[in-house]
Amino acid sequence: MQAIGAVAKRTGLKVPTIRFYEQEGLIDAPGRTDSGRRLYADADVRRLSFIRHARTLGFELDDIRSLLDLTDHPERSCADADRIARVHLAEIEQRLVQLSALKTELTRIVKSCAGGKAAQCRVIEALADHVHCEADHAPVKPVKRATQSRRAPPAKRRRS
Amino acid sequence: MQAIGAVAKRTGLKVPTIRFYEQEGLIDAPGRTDSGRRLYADADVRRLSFIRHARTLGFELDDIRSLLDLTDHPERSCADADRIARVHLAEIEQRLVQLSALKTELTRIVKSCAGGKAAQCRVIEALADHVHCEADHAPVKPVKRATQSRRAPPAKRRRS
DNA sequence: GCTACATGCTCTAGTCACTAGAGGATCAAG
DNA sequence: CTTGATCCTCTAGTGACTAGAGCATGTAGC
Repeated sequence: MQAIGAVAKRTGLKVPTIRFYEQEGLIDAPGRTDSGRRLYADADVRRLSFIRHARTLGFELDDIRSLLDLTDHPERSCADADRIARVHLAEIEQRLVQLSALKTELTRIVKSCAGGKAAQCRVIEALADHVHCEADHAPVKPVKRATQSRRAPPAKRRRS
Repeated sequence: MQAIGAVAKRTGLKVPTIRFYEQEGLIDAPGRTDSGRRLYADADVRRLSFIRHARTLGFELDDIRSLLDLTDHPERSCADADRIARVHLAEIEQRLVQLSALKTELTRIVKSCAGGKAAQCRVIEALADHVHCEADHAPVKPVKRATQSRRAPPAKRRRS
């Protein structure tokens, strides 16, 4: 039995995230100490690791819910799990194609900048005229973020 | 001068999105008819198209704000625009690498499913044991969604 | 002029998967 | 006994919209 902080360290999740998953019903409410602190068993840790790994792979919580449902009922067919994974893979592949197209256009745009004033800026011009690109970059699906991106803190709004 | 619906059609944006951009200060509040309907000039349409294109390329609204600021001040150096585009390009490239890794692992996982019961399901097993993958897929940055993904409507929550 | 129906308006709340912070209680070590 | 880490609950914020309520206005055909 371990406290939430220890579980966070073992799973790589953050403490509030674990509480959030409990609130979302992805894990059962764990037992508590007399003073009300959560106590987790190894099975809970495994379940949380499962969730974490699936999130790292970009699965949505709803998908993970279904996947967890299957692990709870091992006698069921795994067709659902397979379907979920295949759909997700297809989405990733589509997204890769779109991102490649984006990269191509953005590379072209960036290369064209020779410095100077904004009035002659090719970057801005290219952004303004969609005409220049051959409609090769379609609007793109939102992508489920994965766990723990510990990069730039949210930039404060700057106004002109 | 055109109504918001016509502008939506010309730019490919949705009507509420245009109002949202106005609220966010990305475009000036347009003139109104006597009855209070918005009326847009061609310059507004160009500005909205600029925003749309930049969003399609995955720029965040804050970046777009800076870019628009430059178009409003053509005498300034375009270094900012160049920097923003380069940073964004780097992010896209990083994301591509990560997505490729994800695709690799997910492909491996999906291929291993031979049907049958969940108890033996390789998909679920692979999801449970991060050990199987060589930590080749790092957690991934959230990705700015692009405009107008007209795919699956928000699935209603299903609980087991 | 009348009737539909489309289009417009404002305002509020919901989405997703967390994250941040307030304000307080409890725990372990020295 | 004090200090500092950890824990608790609760609320609100993030980004970029989207959905819906409830109402006003515009337009086309009769």
